[in-house]
Amino acid sequence: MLDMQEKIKIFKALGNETRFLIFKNVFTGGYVCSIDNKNPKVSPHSTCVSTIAQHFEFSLPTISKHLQLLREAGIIKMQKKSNKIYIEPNIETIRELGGCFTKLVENFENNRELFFDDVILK
Amino acid sequence: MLDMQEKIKIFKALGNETRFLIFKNVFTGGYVCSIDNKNPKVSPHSTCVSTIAQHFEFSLPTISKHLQLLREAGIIKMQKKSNKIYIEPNIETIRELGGCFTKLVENFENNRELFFDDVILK
DNA sequence: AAGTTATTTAGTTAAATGCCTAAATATGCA
DNA sequence: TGCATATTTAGGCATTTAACTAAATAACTT
Repeated sequence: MLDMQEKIKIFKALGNETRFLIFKNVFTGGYVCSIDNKNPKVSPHSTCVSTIAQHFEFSLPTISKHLQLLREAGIIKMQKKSNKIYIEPNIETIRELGGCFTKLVENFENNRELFFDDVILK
Repeated sequence: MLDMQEKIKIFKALGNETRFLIFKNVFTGGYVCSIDNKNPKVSPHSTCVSTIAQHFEFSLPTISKHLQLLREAGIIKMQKKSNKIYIEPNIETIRELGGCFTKLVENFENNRELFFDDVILK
């Protein structure tokens, strides 16, 4: 279960255009790692730092820092293989966060019904 | 439909502890407006700026600024009645955002299945 | 071992954020 | 009209964020 500080960290991470775009592309398979071009059937959801950086005008260290932040927020996973780092979506976190929103909306509707029960009956 | 900039604005708004707490309390009925104490059956989801400010150690202008940001992000609604401003949750925005997460997770699972279809068949 | 590739760390800088106090505005009430 | 209440605006200041370049680290390749 995500606690408040974890949720805030996720929102902070996604509240920046560059990181939001990385998030979007990592989760929808928008990046293809040049290394994986030879063997494209690895995963549509796997890429490496420099491949992501190629999609931006920012320097590599800047993108690297953004990726660290996304990882610390639990949005992506990073796995070192030889001298490259593979980035993958962490679907669990997003599923959980989505569940929080769904639950919030459900509870809200229920509360509203309960609260205005007698008003409706009038 | 929320566009990218609108989503980023929402995440920016919720990526701050004070605003997150306001959001949480506004949506779960955590605030009771002192004015509404006499007539408590107004709504559990309605309050005013100074009531919210009482829950924090920050100054009124600071809370006012946070509320403006939450409103600009479409998270809350503010309605002036006489000389007070009533704050209410904007459930539509949260429902939409929740829907985006749900859809993202669904698409992700579908993609994964599609992509690894032949791998699974082996 | 030396060079190449991939990534991170360190240090600097400009802009944005989040807070404050004081003053302004807007409405209500006597 | 004049005082009280509710909220916002303005201006200032400290901290954080997001970018950069240069240098360091780590692992592969010849």
